[in-house]
Amino acid sequence: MPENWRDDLPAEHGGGKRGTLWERVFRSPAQRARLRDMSSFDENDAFEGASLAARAMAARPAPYLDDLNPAQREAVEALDGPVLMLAGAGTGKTKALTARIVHLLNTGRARSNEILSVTFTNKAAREMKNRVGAMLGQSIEGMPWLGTFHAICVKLLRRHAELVGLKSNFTILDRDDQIRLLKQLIAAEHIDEKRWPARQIAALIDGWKNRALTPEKLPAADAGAYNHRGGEIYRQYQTRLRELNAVDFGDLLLHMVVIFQTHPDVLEQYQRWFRYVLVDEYQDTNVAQYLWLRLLAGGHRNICCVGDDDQSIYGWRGAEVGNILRFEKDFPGAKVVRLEQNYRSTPHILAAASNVIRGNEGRLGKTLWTEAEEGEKLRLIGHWDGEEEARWIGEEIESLQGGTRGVRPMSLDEMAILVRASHQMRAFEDRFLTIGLPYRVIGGPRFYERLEIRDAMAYFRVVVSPDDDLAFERIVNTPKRGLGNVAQQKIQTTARAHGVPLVQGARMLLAKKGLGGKGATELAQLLNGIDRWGRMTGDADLTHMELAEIILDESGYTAMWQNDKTPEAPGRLENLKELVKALEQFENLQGFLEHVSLIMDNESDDGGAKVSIMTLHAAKGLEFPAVFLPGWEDGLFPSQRSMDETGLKGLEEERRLAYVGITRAEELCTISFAGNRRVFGQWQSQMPSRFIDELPEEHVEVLTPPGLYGGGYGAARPSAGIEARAAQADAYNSPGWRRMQARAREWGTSQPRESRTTVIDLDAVSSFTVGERVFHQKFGYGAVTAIEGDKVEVDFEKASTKKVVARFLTSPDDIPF
DNA sequence: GTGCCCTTAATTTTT
DNA sequence: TTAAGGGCAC
Repeated sequence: MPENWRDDLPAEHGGGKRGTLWERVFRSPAQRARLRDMSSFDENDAFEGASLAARAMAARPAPYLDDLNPAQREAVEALDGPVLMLAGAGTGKTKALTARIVHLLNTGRARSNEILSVTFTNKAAREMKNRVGAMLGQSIEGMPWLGTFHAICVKLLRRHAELVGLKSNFTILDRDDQIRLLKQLIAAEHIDEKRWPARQIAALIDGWKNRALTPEKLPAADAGAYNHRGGEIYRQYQTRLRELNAVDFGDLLLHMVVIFQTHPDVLEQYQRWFRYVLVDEYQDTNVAQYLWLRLLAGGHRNICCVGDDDQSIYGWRGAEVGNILRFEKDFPGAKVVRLEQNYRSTPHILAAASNVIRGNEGRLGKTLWTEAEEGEKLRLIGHWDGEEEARWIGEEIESLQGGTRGVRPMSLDEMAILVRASHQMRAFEDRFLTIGLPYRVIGGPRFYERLEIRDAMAYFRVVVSPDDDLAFERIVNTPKRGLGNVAQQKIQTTARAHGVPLVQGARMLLAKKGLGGKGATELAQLLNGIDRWGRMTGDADLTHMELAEIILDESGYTAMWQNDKTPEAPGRLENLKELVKALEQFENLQGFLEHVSLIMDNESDDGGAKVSIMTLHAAKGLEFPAVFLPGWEDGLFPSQRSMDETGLKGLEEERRLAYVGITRAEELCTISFAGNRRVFGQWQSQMPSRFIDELPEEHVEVLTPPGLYGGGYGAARPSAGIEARAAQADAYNSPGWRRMQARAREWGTSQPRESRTTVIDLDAVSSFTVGERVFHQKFGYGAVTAIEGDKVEVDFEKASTKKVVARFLTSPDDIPF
C-alpha cells in the first residue's frame, strides 16, 4: 500500500505508476471510479487530476460565476491570500465553496490535486465532490485532497508514520477499542474502575488531543486529573498504542501536528504541494485542527475558511468558536466576506432567529435578509405535558399533509421534529406508532456501530491482520467458545511473556498444553479458521464477499444469531447480510476495513414519505419546509447541565442551538413547551424556556393551548408528591410563571388564567453550600460534603456518601410538614 | 463460564 | 423510567 502514495502528488514529486493491475481487476471505468473514490489510496489521481484541470481550463468562460450573488462572487473571486467567508444559515455556502474550487481550476491557479479542502463529515465531503463534479460537468475524479480532516490525516500519516514511531499500516481504533485498552491499563494500575471510570479518562484524553497536547506537553493541572493519574495513564496509553501500531481518532490529527512541528522539511513539502487550502465549517475546528491548518497554510496563506460563528454547537467536543472569531488576527489582512442573503426561510423565521441569536456576546455579526414572501409567523404553543405535546404535533402533522391554515399541503418528507436530547424522541415515536404515522429517526446508533457489525468486522480484521489484538479479544469468545476470563488471561500472559501478538500467544499456549478441555479444542479450531481464512484472501476463485460469508458461517457467528431468540436477532442477521452486500463496492476486505474505520455512515431507507425526528445537532446543515421544535423548557432547552458545566459559555451555545433549530425551517416553524414532563421517571414541572422570551412577538403567533381549557385539566394532573407541594408555594412567584402571565397580558392571547402548574425554581434548588443539610427523596437527610458542577456529594444519615444530581436535592426548610 | 439481578446514572456525537 | 454494566451465585 505505501508504495502508491506518491500518486496523489504532483508528477515532479513522483507518481508515474499507472494502474495496470487496477485496470485488470476492475474492468468498467465506472467501477474503477467508484473504488477510487472510496479506497484511501488513490492511484492515478495525480494523472487524472491534471488532465481534468487541463480540460477545465480549456473551458475559459465561467458560467458558474454568473450564478452567484455579489457577495458569493466576491468570496469566490478572492483567490489569493486569507479569506474568511462568513456564511449565515441558508446563504448558499456550499455553492460558493464549490464555485471557488472550480474557479481555482478554471483560472489555472492550481491543479485539482494541489487543492486541499477539508470538511468535518464524510457527507459534506461527498456532497462537495459531487457538486464540484456537476459544476465541471464531469465526474468527481481527481480531487484526492478533498475529504474530512481525519481522512486526509490518515493519508498523510501513512506516509510519515515512522516519524512518530508507527508503521504505515497502523490500525485505527474506534471508541470501543479505546475503552477496552484503557480498562486494561487502569486494571494494571490498580485503579478502582468504579470510582474512576475508563470513560472518564477516555474523555480527558480525547480532550487533550483536541487541544493538541501530547503527554509531554500536558499542563500539571490536567495531568493531575483522574485521581492524580491522568497524565500517567495518558502516557502509558500512547505507549501502548505505539506497541499495537495503532492510533485513535485524535491521534490522526495530533500526530500530524507533531510531525509538522518537528520536521520542517516535511511541512515545507506540503506547504508547497497544497497551493490552496479550503476549510468548511471553520467554527467547528478544535485546537489541533486549527494548528494543523495554520501550519499548512503558513507559507502562502492561501487559505479560505468558511463558517458561521452563530452555528458553533460543538464546543463540548473541543470546537473553539474562538478560532473563527480570531481569524483576522491570525491572518492579518484577511478578506472577510459576509454571505447574508438567505435563500431558505421566510422573513418571519429569519427575524425570529436573528432576534434570538442577538442575545449572544462577541459575535462577528451578520444580518440575514431574504426576498422571500412573508409567509406564516412562527407558532408557539404550550401543553400540559410531554405526551400531550406529542399528540398535538402528531395531529398537526396530519393536518399539514392536507394543507391547513393557509399553508400548502405538505408531504411527510418535508416535516421534521428537532429535539434537544434524544430521550425526547421517545414520546414522539410512541405516539406515531399508535396513530400509524410513518417516521424516521435520523442519527442514533450508526450501522457500523452496531454490535453485530462490529463483531463481524473484528473477524475480518483478525483475518486480514492476525496481530490485531483488540479485534482478536473481541471475537475470541464470541460466539461463546468456553474461553472465559481465565482462558483469556492465560493467552494474554503467554503473549506478553514472549512479546508476541495474542494469536501467536494462543498458539503457544495450546502447544504447551496450557489449556484443557472444551476451551482448548475450540481455540484450536478458531486459530485454524483464522489461518485458513487468511490464506483464502489470496484465493483468486473466491470473491471477498464469499470469503466474508465463509468466515461468518464457519466461525459460528451467523449461527449464534440464528439460535438467538431475542426480538433483535432477525434484524441483526439482516444487518450482517447488508454488511456483506456493502463489501461489493470494495476491492478486498482490507480495502473495506480501511474505508469503514473512517466512514461510519449508512443511510438505508425503504422509501415512502416519513416525518424526520432528530436532535438539533443532527439537523445542522439540513432544511425542512415545516419544522417542529418541542421541549422549549428551561433545564431541558437550554440544558441545565450545559449551563451548570460551562455557565454563560454553555448558555450561549444553547442559544446557537436554538438559532440552528429555527433556521432549519423554510416555511413553517412551530415551537412548543410542556408544563410537566417526566424526567427519569419522576414528574417534574417545567417552566418555559428563556429563549421563548427572546422570540420577537410581532413574528410569533401564540396558539391557544387547547388542552388547558378542556375538561379534565385537574383530573389529568399527576399526583403531586412532597416535592411538588413544596414547590407549589413558590409557583406563583417563579420567573417562569411571571413570564407566562406577562406574555399573556402583553400579547392579549389567552394563556392559562389559572394553573395548578407547580413550578420548581431550578436556580434556587441547584445552589448548595458545603456543610448544608439537605433532603433527598430516596436517601433522606444528609450533609453536603462537596460540590462539583451540578453534582453534589452528600453524606447521608441513613445511607453512605453519594454523589447525586443537585436537582434531586432540596433544602429541608422547603418542605412543609 | 454463564446468566441473572442489582446498582447506578441519566445532553448533544463526528471521525 | 430504563438501560447498561458489574458482581455474584449456580
